Amino acid sequence: MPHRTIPADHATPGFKIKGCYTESMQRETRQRQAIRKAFDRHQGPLSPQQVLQAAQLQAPGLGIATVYRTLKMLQNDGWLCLVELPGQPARYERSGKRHHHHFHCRACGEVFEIEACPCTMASMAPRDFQLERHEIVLYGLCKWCRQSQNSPPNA
Amino acid sequence: MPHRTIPADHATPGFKIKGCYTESMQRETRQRQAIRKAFDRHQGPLSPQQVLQAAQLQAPGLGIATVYRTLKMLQNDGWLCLVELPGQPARYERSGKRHHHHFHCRACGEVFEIEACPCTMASMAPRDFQLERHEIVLYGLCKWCRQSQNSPPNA
DNA sequence: GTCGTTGCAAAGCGTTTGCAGCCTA
DNA sequence: TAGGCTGCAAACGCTTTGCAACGAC
Repeated sequence: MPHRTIPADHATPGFKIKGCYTESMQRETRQRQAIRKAFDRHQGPLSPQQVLQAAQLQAPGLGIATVYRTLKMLQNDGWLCLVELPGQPARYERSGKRHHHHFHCRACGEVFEIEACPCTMASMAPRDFQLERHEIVLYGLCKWCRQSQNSPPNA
Repeated sequence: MPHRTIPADHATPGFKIKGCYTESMQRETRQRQAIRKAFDRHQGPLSPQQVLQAAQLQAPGLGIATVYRTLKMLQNDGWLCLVELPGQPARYERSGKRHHHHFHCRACGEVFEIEACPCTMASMAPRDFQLERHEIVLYGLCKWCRQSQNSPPNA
């Protein structure tokens, strides 16, 4: 593995300089700018396909392979977190958020963050099992789809 | 769609006669017997691959396509329930169980059922969102892997 | 004997990888 | 200009589907 000189200000993962690069990304490209901007503009987690669509507006010709590669790099660098929901493709969200869960709207498919958490999970684990973490996913209708079953919030 | 005459005793999904067939399955084969038996012998949810391995012991030559087809049929007939965990392949478990959640052991990969549930989810949903159901997944070590990090419970 | 069921192989689909050419630094 | 980055296409792993042969009834 080649040694890489990383500018001092870039040595800490999770930072951002001039909207620029992270630990393992050495060049700034319009594709990467577009992908990062997609997350800056969106609150909840995004799937690779959603990222592709959003980023293609700013970087026409962007390929899905680049999206997957960039998402994985941003995750390794700690800029993104992997969000996996049952039966769904992997999504990613900005890291650094505090402990939270997700609400999945069955109408528009959008995933929302939920701050609340009944952190009393410890008693749920079977006897002698060692509980390390937990995931909670709520399902139903978001308030926009509840009003009109057709129009998603901001898609 | 062709009309099918279903014996009176078979008209209700979820039943079982002589270890036999369900609504949309019209013939009893050793492959299907083997697949059903795999679930009778196992408590928690099983993945298609796990079902294949277990059922092949009783039905050598069994193909994965048959497993997928049969699982889907048993699900449609209400004999099995789909269990989806984040980032995991779909699993199936016997239906008719009461509300429960799952514990996923990170060492052996086994999934266990959990009866407990802090059914206070309603307050977690954001304002104006309509909550319909929830999923909770616990992660950690099962008691067998906790004792010896190597040997899974009964694999 | 009929036709529901099976196993094989091919097709789908989302994700990853190899590679030649492009473009940032 | 060097070599990191990109898009394309092929490869991949899991799941589904088409089809001829098999076998339950």
